[in-house]
Amino acid sequence: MEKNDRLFLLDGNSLLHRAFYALPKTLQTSEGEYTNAVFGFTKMLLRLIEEEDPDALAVAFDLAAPTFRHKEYEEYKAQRKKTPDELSPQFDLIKEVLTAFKIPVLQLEGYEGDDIIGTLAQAGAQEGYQVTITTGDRDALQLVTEDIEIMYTKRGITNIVKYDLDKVREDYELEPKKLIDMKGLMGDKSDNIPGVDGIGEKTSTKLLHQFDSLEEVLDNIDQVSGKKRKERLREQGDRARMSKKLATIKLDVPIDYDLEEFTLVEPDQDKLVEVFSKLEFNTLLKEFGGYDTLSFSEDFELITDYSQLDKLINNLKEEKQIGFKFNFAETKLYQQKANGLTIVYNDQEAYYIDMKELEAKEVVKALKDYFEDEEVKKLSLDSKQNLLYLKELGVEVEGLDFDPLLAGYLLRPSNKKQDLEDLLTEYLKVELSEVDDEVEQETQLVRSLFKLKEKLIKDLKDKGLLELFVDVELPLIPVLVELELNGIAVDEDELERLSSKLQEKLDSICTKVYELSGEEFNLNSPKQLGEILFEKLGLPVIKRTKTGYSTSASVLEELEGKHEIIPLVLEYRQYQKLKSTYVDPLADLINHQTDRIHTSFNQMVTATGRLSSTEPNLQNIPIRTEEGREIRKVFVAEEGKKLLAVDYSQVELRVLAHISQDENLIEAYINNEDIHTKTAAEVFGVEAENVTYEQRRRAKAINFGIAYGISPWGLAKDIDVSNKEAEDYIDQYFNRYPKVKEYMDEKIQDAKDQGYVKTILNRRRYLPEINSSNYHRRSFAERMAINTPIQGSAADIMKLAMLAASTTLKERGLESEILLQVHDELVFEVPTEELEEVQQIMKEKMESVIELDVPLIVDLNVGKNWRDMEEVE
DNA sequence: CGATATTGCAA
DNA sequence: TATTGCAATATCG
Repeated sequence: MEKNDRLFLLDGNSLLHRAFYALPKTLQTSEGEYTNAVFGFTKMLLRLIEEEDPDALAVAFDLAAPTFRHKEYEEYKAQRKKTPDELSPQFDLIKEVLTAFKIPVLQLEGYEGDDIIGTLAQAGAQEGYQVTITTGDRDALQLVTEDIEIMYTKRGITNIVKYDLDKVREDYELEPKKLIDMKGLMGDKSDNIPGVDGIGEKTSTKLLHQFDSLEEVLDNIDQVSGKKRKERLREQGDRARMSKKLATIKLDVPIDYDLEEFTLVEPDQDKLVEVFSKLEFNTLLKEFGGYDTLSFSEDFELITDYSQLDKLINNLKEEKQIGFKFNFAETKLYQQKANGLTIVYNDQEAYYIDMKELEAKEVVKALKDYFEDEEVKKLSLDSKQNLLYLKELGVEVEGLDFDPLLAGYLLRPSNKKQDLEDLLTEYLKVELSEVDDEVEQETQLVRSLFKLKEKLIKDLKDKGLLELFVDVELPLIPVLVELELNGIAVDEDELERLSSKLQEKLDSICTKVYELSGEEFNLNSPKQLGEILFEKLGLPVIKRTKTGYSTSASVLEELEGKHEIIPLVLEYRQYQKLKSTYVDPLADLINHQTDRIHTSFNQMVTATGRLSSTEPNLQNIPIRTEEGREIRKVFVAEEGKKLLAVDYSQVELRVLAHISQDENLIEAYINNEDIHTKTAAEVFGVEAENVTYEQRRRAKAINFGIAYGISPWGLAKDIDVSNKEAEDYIDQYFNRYPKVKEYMDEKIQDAKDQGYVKTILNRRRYLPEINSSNYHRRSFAERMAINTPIQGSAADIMKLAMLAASTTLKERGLESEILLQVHDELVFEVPTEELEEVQQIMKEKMESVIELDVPLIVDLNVGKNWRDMEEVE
């Protein structure tokens, strides 16, 4: 050891607790094992090593066994809550991490970590180390000397304060040693150390200025001021002595360690990788070189002329499996451009076709037959984008066989983003080498597809997801490509008319609002509006948000009648929403190559298996209010065609009837009853023919709520009744539909037992928070467990419908096209002469994509635009 | 400029 | 303190 080497001693228990409370419990492995404390501790340890550069380091832990303090005083730490269940197992985990770092773990039966640290700190200081103790426990401050300092984690794990001798003197106005006497006098609530009644921080500090120690105080009680205080010190002197003893950190623990062994050394690489993989600390794994680099050949053949291309195509003839990927320069539809095309065959043989040199049209034409050959299995990355490009150039890919991102989505649908890097690290424990050359990078990506296919297909198979992947999700990609390229025609003039009409209304409302409020302000700012309403106009505050007053529609509605400004604000909000979210952005998204709007359907976003739609989102175009509904007028069918909307009637409730097997619900659907009226009759105990409008409305809300994992509170808010009434309705509902209740309990149990719930097509959703000790998180997971099989199965059914619809239109050689999917509805554009046939065929096909124990029914609506639709049949 | 909060639209 | 999404706007660091 060199002189002044730095020795760090960490209080494992204290720091792990700190990390546990500082980091969200969402940090878990995919199995649901909690890792937040371990992660936080590890990060802190690494930062400590990085920033403080210790020469030696060790971590001390408490053991579960009682210490001498418990023997001394039964009540010691008796009020302490038991370590949370989510934390306990993390003690063993952090010890594994430390072992991998080759950092000594110190623990000794009968002693606390503090005592071990105290003993070793003193020993270290004597041997000439500069000692730093890291802990979240202020007790350690008594150990501070010239050579021993404390790093105290004030809050969380990042806020650290260093206490050296000066700092302690400054903060406590006492020598560190005297902090023990202080504890003896004032006690310590957190450790259940009693001290002397009526003496707190102020008095004990004062006394210890007057006397050198607790003992001196007790020996000279006469000189203490205050009658009551003297009395208590006399009565409770022994208690004080005991308290001091409890608070004293031991400096003579019989622990046998050679400080030389604490010297920081290189970690055990293999063990570190092993433990980080187990804990799924992917960022740390990367940092510690835990991943092998995927070593592919750097070789590839660059194709820059047509003779080389011909040669490649000739070689490909024999190949039944290829990986391909375009290198895109522009992905706007009907203007797509690619810089190149990578093709890999025979597992690793790579070609890059330079499409800056070669004409894209020519390249694609030359490869058309190959891409359209169903016998040739294609692997691609971001297949939808690649297929969009090819289809734009007239090539309809057949034989699409694998996309790692899509497979990854089915394996972990709740992941925030689906990307290749995660898949490589998570499933293959490798990463791609960093390559400067763009082209080489592309070839590496495509090469990796083969490795991923092998592993991911196996995982899909193990989890019963392969059929969903092969029969539904993968074939859906070309269907989504159709929808996106089709787009929907837009009446641009109508859009402009709407925009100026809305602007006029906004201007006039705005003027009136300013008049009423006596000043101009930004009506779009909830903050400014809140100040006007609740401060200037003095309206009652209904609800607050994190940052101020809530001005949401529900709040404003309650204020209606209190001030004439309110209805104006509500009206302003409505028009502002329509204009800024729908009308104006839609105009910008018209593709002038096609004069249509082409949304993008994302297949890998939702946790339940639904699609989502962006740029623009065509799945949330207004319909409920007349003003909002106007927007739908701009979505039109071309000349000579009609829009046909086919929607599944109450598909989610039918799914619920099927999976819950509730006889009452099934029977209602089999008998084609009005389900909301039926529910009203059941819940309110009246005959179906006597159900009032209001009762039916409420029953409808109950039926919706059920599918979401209803709470009395939520229902009460929705239909404006008391919590008690809402609770009664729900009870009565479960009474009449008992299997629905059973279904809910079962799904929650499934999630607890298996960690996930499933849909009709076996789609999974993992719900690790189902076991959370946090009520909110747990309840949320429970509602997901209830809702996901319902919403997800409905999504499954719709995906089957899309496949069936697409296939049927092709088989029949019809010109009709699918334009949109809105969760339970498909919108088609149909030449008038095909209308009859398409209506009839879609009804038949969509109602029979799957056989449930209740009938599936679709309703058909036809119109010239998406607003003025009329029901047919 | 990016992240976050609030608000509100759909199924 | 009801499920799943996307997006506009304001505001803050």
